[in-house]
Amino acid sequence: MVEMPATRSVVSSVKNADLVAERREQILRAAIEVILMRGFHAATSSEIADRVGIAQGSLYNYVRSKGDILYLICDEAVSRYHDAVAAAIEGVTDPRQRLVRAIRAAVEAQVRHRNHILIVMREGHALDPQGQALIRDRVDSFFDRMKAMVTECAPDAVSAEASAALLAEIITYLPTMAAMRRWRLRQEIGGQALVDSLCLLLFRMLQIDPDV
Amino acid sequence: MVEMPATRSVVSSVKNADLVAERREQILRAAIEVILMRGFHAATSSEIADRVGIAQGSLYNYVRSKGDILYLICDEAVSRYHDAVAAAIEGVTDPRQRLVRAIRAAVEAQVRHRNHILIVMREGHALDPQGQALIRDRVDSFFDRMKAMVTECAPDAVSAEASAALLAEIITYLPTMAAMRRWRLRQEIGGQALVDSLCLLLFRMLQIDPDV
Amino acid sequence: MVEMPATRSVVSSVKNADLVAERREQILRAAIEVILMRGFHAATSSEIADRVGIAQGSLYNYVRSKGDILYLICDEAVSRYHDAVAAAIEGVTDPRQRLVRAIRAAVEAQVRHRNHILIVMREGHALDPQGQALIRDRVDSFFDRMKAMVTECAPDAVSAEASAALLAEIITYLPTMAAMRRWRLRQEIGGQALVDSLCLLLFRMLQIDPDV
Amino acid sequence: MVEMPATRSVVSSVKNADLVAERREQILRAAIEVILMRGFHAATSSEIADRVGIAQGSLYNYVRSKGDILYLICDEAVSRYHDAVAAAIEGVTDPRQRLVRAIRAAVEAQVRHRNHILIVMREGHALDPQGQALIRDRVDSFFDRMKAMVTECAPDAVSAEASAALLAEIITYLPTMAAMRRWRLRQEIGGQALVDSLCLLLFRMLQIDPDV
DNA sequence: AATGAATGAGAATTCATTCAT
DNA sequence: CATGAATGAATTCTCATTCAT
Repeated sequence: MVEMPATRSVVSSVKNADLVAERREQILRAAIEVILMRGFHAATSSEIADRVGIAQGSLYNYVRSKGDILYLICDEAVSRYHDAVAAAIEGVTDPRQRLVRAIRAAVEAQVRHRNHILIVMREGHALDPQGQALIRDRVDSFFDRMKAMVTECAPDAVSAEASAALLAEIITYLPTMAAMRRWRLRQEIGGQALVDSLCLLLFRMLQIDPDV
Repeated sequence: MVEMPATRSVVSSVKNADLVAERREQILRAAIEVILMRGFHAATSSEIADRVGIAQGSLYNYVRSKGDILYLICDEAVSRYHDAVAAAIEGVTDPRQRLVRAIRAAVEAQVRHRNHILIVMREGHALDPQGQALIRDRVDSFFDRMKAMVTECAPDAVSAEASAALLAEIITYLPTMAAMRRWRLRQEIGGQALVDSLCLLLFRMLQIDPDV
Repeated sequence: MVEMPATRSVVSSVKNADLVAERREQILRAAIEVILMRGFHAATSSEIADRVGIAQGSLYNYVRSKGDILYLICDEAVSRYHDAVAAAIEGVTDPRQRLVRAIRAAVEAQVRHRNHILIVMREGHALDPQGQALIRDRVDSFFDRMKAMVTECAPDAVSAEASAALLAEIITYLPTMAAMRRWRLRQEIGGQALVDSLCLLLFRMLQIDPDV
Repeated sequence: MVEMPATRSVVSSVKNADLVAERREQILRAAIEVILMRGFHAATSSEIADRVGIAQGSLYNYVRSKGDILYLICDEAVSRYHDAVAAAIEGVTDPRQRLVRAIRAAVEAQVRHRNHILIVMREGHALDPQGQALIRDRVDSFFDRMKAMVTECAPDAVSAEASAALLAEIITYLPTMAAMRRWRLRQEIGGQALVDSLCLLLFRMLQIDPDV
């Protein structure tokens, strides 16, 4: 049984759940754009509201504070990432296949959700301490599972110099390149090609042949 | 002939050059600490001045704006990084040896200058557009040289899936892990061991044997 | 013939008079509790509505503004006070007996309606100018009658140092202590005992023997 | 040895102590006027700053929050009241004389510092909990001393109906009339006359002859 | 009649920057 | 050069009130 790290619920004064879901969706999309451009602190609530097409004060019907918006973005990032990997290894029992699929899914998720990832990495420290702890715990739990998978099936790659912990760290860190170096990479290499290359290189590092 | 990217000079109202150098040194050290703790926007000029032990207004005798401080930090980061690598390959003519040494120096520099790197990566977007362009150009120039070295001596690793550009990107990106994951890594693996492991894995990825 | 000070009618959009009366009753009870806890400005319309068990917007079907609620509370306070005293002296013709009964009734009313009195005293200044004038006029009219009663039957107490006006003022002011010092007094002395003591002391001050 | 209740120190970012004292003096005067007119919540920091003749933001160089201003006013009220009474009984050993002087001083202080008293009574509940407790404690300590003086020298007035506690309560409460009914009283009776009358009536209530 | 989402006018507070001393 | 008080623009968040459903 896997212990699931906690999540914080963000309350809203609006009662209609569907409306809350829809508006939050809009708010998150708008906020992501603005935060990417300006950073969290410089992103003003009124610019976000303008983009959504609602009054500035109306934001606060859906969220209690600007910090809640950042938390929701980080939460969504972690959830999407986690879900993608969980789906990829669902039902796969062979350890090697599990690792291969997990890595591929992790890379794909990070490339696809570049925007979310970038915000988590750049602005995560702007979360309140509780939010930071919640997100960190979920990331840690993901990392632990990756480490277990590495230990189980890439024994050749693991050594004093390259512990399973470090390998797992690299597997989860390297693909963030897609987010952090987005402008540079876009010129060099497209989405799917980037995924393939990163996977290839990670497998090389792990001394795994993905096709066997 | 290598075209050197431009640098912006930060003016100060104080004339005495030695004093300016000394005070800026103090200001940068203080600012780095504060920015690491709080992020650039939340770092206040008065907290920085307090740490230096001067009056808040006195900062502005050495720097024109808070943004200048960030620029100076980023500039220092890039310079140190660049200088370390330049020194490492100085006089080495064998292509393979040049690459091996460049990589090792790059990794070492990123591990040693974690703090600077973290600030460049997290807060770089808070630079004014001109500052951003200047820093980006210097990073690009470094990257181009790394790419040239890869092309020259790791032909086996280069292919459609792993272009020299991507490999160079990875060489320069992976070690930023030391900065971005500092708290996690500190528990797992220490400074020199981290350098060794990262080099080892990069060489594996490049299919280079560093010792030959 | 006594000139009765005017009262302001508070309009409501709801037509059904019984419903208006019932809801206003509920709204006033709820508002009194909230205003006592937080003060008028900090009392929010939504907290009041919550307590009543209706929607925030529904308040405005029964009242035109938050200020109306305060006015209604002050109005109720003055009415209850006035009615209690009027009932007590109804049909009593002996001047001394009228004064004794009026004082006792006034003290009792202020002790019983502590909550209303506290709100009038603390928050009365938050009424709009017209509301303030209306309430003040009604209090003045009550005061004038008390002054007349004092003049008529406590001539010994009246002198240059203690005019009838001042005595009437004290008679109406001293019992507000029950409201303003409620937390302190509650520990020292209970409801009826407080009434008795205050009356006793007021009679002493007026040099009246209530039992003759 | 009398245990003195604690006081909270309000910090300011300005270092020059004389300037802080001068500006705070101005700020308190301005704030008292505005709060008397509008109540604490409706009194805006910019109206206060305007009256002082400084920028709104400059207020915050002398005070950390609007609440601090209210605290300083209440603190000043209590201090002045306390000091006036302490000075009046300083060196007086005869119990009756002490009580007589204490009462006269208390009445005078409340009449003189009407404005402060009004604010304490009306807006005291807007203090933060800690501030409220501090002020309350100081008032309580004053009250306790008054009660002790009553017990010691007005045994005739003390009985089941009129405990020393209640008498002390009245002695401290009745003169607040000068603040709460200021507009009414101003028409009827002037400053010194009001003091004399209130004292006279309090002595009557205590069945003390002040001149013996 | 009831609802409750939307509004938008404030209000407090923060802080980079200036400049007189 | 150093200081630090003054500034004022900017920003988040609140809440009474409205009005379409």
